[in-house]
Amino acid sequence: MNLKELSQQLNLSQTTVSRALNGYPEVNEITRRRVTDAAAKFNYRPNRRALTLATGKSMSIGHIIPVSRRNEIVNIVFADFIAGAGEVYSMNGYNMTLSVVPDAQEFEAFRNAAETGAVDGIILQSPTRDDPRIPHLAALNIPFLVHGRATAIKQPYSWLDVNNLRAFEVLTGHLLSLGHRRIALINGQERLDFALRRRAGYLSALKDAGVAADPDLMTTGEMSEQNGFAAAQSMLAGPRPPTAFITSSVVPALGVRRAAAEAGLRLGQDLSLACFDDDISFLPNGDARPVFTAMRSSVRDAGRRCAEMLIEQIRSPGGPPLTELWEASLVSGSSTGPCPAKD
Amino acid sequence: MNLKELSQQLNLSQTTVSRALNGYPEVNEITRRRVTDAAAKFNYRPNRRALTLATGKSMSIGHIIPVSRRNEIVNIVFADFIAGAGEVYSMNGYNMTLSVVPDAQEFEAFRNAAETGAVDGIILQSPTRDDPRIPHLAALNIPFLVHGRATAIKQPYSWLDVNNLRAFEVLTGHLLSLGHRRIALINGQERLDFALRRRAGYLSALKDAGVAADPDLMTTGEMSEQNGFAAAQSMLAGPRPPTAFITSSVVPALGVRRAAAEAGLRLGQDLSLACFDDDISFLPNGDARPVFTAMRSSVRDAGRRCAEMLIEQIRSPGGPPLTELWEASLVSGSSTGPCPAKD
DNA sequence: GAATCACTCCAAAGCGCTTTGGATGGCAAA
DNA sequence: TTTGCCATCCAAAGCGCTTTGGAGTGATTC
Repeated sequence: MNLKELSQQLNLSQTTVSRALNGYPEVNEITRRRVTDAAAKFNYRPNRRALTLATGKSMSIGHIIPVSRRNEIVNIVFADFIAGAGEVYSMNGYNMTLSVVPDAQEFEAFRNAAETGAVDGIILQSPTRDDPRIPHLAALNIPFLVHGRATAIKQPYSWLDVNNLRAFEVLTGHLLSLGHRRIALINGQERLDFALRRRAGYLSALKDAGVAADPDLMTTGEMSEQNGFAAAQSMLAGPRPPTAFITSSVVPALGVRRAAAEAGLRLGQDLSLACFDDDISFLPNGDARPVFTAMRSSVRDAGRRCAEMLIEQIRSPGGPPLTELWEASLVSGSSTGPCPAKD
Repeated sequence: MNLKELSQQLNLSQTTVSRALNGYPEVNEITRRRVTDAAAKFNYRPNRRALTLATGKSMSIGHIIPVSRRNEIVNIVFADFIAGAGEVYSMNGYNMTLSVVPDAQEFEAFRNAAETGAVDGIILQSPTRDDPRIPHLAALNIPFLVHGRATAIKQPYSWLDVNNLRAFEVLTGHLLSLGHRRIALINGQERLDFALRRRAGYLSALKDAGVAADPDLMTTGEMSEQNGFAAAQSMLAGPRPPTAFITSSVVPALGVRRAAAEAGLRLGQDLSLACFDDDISFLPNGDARPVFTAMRSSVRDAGRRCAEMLIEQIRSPGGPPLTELWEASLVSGSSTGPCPAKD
């Protein structure tokens, strides 16, 4: 049943029916009642394709996830971020349009999404330091919001980010205050901006404490369990093993825990382990009694807020860029403890 | 730049330009060349909203993920499934429309997606035993495909599933052949069909071996690390602890591993652990040297195939339901070993 | 020379909605 | 009685594309 048929049933014009349904004032309340009743009875729903054509708005937000041959790993936080953002979209009448494209075609995907009018706004994730996608999106003249930041990009744009530098400063400082001096960093891929900021925070804390950074204790790569395991195992087998580890996520922390177990080291006693905790739903770190000492910031909440901010921008275009910096909070678990006495 | 403007630039009708661009034969090759060149030059892309209205197809597939207050956990396999399916969609010109809705509104969301013409097909995940969403979708008269099956639903529908019963029969049989008799099952939520089939497979293997099932060794719940840990910890502390565990995913297996470590048990020696492995990208179990003995089946491949099957159905409507049953394969890791001698 | 045909192209009618710019009628104000 | 003004409704023009049903032009056939 479409608008035309419905209006014929009611002996009214399409105009009046449309207005009645959309709450315009210039329609008699009795008529409106008749219309809404009939709409319910005939189970009428406006055709979305026609609606978006007529209004010029697609009422959907684009998320583009690049997939490459070498980088087959789906971002760990992806699912929870999507769940958070999607929730807000639904509440506001928006859909989420997700495109999975080979990373070589990512630019083209952005162009397409923007210029075919398929989406009203775009969320960009995991920016690199000087992410070329940001100026590209800006040039496309479509509202967009970056989850994270790109340090080297000076032009203003909207973003929401966690204070990663500060978070890793705090975490490193925490371990330093427990007496640790050989603290390893198992970082995410350092082509990504957040990983760079995290390293900067780590280095800054070491420097403040007068501890020289050891390149052998710093590694970077995908945030997988196996990477965490491999990195920890090789460092622990080295000549001067670390007494503490910091990882970029709970997932590689699990790998470090495995390496510790295999080496016969007890966490929180023989070895300390701390991480960043995105509060991923299926890997909860525990509230009352956290497993890992961590800097926590919910990526799901971030998804929600990103969606809100982007919708705000779409609704009132021409406004200034919106930015928000979140502080992560330290949760202390049983995986850290004082540095054991010299062997 | 839209079609009208482009055709004016070329001194051609919209018809001819449209046909030239869409590869229809009734246009001179020289003209076609002129058109495609101009389209490239002016960077013309057909407006997607107009295109979908005119063709009557939305060129997008709906995925609906229900979110409830009590069930806050995003499905572990969600991200990889989406990545697989999305890849195939892009290759075929489809978009993925993702709606995150409170589970109470899920039916309404399906109705809406179908009756507003927002999507051309729908993917349904995690069906329960007699999932009411299946007849509901069938009644909506829109192509849909179920990832998984609903045992109690007899009407034909399209699905792709892993042979979960067989997989858990094999896995349980494997542990039995290693001499284990007290084998614990840490299952997923048994309102979901796949979990029921898995338990059936587990029970069937025990029965074949003449081993009585012990209710104290069977648990069910969310597939989180903490659930795995808690279940294993409590069973290990019981009067007659299991010598082997089977979990529904790698994630709870990580929890069991933690419980084992805390109890001072070495995996593969003091305790055996096997699981189902969805081959999740950030939790790789290892190819050459798997960590966990497991029944493996890639959920990403499943996503790809589900997308292909659904697109096939959309393209040739009226065909018979498509079904596909996959067998998981046993990979043997270092987490299992012969049952230790009686204590 | 007329008829046929293949090849190119086009005007116009949708697709199903929103929105513009009136039209109509009744009633209060002048 | 006339004017003006609400309150209510409607016809028709978009939105930007695809597709239908020709129409025109040469070349070919008889």
